[in-house]
Amino acid sequence: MKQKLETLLQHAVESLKSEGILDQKSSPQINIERAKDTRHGDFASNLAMMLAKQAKTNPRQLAEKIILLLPKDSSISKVEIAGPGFINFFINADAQFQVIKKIHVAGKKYGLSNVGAGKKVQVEFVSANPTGPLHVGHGRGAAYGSAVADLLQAVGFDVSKEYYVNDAGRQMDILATSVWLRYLEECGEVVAFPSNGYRGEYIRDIAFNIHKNTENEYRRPAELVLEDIPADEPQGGDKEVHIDALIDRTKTLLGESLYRDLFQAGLTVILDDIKDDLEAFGVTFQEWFSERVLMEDGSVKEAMERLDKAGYIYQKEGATWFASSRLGDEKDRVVVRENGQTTYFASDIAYHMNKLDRGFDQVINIWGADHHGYIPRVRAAMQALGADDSKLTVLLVQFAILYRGKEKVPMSTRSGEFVTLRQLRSEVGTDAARFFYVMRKSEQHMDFDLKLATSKTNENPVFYVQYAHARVCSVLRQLDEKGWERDLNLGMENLDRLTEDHELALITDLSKYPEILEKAALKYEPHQLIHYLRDLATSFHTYYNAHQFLVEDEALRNARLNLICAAKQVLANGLSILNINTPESM
RNA sequence: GCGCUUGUAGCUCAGCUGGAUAGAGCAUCGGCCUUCUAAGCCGAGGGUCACAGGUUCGACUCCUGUCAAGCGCGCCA
Repeated sequence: MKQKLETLLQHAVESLKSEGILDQKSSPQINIERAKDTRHGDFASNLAMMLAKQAKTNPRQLAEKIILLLPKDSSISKVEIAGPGFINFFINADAQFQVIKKIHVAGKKYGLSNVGAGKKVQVEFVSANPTGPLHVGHGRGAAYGSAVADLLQAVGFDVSKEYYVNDAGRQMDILATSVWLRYLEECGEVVAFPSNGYRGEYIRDIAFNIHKNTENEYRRPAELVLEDIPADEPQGGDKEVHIDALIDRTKTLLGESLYRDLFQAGLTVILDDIKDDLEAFGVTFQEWFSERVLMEDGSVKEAMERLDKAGYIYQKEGATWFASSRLGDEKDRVVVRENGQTTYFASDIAYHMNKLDRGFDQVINIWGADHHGYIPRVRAAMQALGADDSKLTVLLVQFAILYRGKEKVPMSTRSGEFVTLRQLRSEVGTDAARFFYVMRKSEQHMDFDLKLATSKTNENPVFYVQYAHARVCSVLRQLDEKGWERDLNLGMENLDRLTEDHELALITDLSKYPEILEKAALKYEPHQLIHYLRDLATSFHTYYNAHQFLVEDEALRNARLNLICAAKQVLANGLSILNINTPESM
């Protein structure tokens, strides 16, 4: 409909040109929008106001002219000038009713489109370090990322979802060391646990299980472990130095092979847990991409060589630097440390190179907002490698600040003090959690009050939308109990019986769905879909309260049934993109 | 200090590429169940859109500045 109006206005503009009112060269942007107020018709355009200056006339006069030049179209019942010069279009009811048939025919596919034209898009999200269970902060990224990916898929992009697994580096060494120290405790060795180690209960569980399966294979005497280790922070030392020494000691005492087994065992348990958790949350990935593989297959080295060839690498103070400041970053960055180890950033350069080499037209990274300072250096690296960095889009998700009532909840993976995504799911339910996370714009700081979210589950808006769906199902059950059959064709033939304001409003809402979906996808704003679904549910609930559907009049009854079934279909389509259940009864 | 993000009703948030009288949920108050699920509906109150300028037919929206909040500015990941 919108497109049709655009074409009509385009014709009018051409006529204006040939009449010499407008310059031949001008090609105005034609804006059509939904009228907010029904008194303003269904669609409105501000074209006359935009062109008034060019045409050297006032907007209302120009609007009159435009309307005269507008080709006739049977689906438009009235065109009006209003306010400062808006052109308001009134769509006739028959044209509006078509959407009900359209929804019936398209079913699950109603609303899908092909604006993405099959372009290959990769969405990388969550990518939490596999050093512990996901917490509620990761939940927001997971819900947002999968919603964005699924929206893009719905409008015709070829989407691949990916999780980047940081299974290399110091954090993982700290994890392996933490597990080993707990393991030693299982064996009965007395070793003070480092303040910088991972203290979560899950570390003990992992250690317990490994111990059970290995007898005392990994056991080493405590004296050997602690010999000449610099003091930890509580004892007046440096916690970083302390933990690094412990890592080295772990590697030495266990030897490479055992250390690697231990490391791998810890990693596997945690990663499997994360996979389970996400799957239960309705989030799946096509690819789990390993950082370690990138390091071991030479990709990181190759990336560094390419940067070097491009002339962006230099040595300083024993380290290797990437001259990112020449490409917009605020300073240069180390890629190989003095001790010979590559940095996380070096892996990331290789990773982004790899992404583009895989042939994606667009690469979307969903990061926590605390990583925003990281964006310029990644872009710099892509440019230095001769890649087109406009293919990279970074979407930032603000961290959710947790409250319990009025008190802030401390969040730290290291201390083990955090609310896990799993806890949240079991407390508020997966549907509510997803809905809640995506309800807000991603850049918006989010106050997540656990007390509120957990104690008032009935007030959660997700139920409101689901309830609308369940109500339609209930009506259909009632129909059955009354011994009536639904007559689809009779209903379609009598759509003109739908004359109530509530019915027309609901129909208008239904016809908006494809536009909303497209906009939400292209702007990466799933919250727009949520808001739409709430509005649609409101239209339905209002209608439900105002009118009876199961009336004696067969023609009217079936027309109404067709309408509410269309509503049910759209609710289901929208919720399924967000991976939220559509219950038949509540 | 520099950079990114944010500032809209008592609270939590929407507000589409600038458009008509700034919206919703929660909370408060008042109504609606002998008819399809009251997890619902109807109504009321509640606003200097942080502040000050600017751009124009028109600004919550764009620009500049100020104030406030969160985050970032490692040879950590």
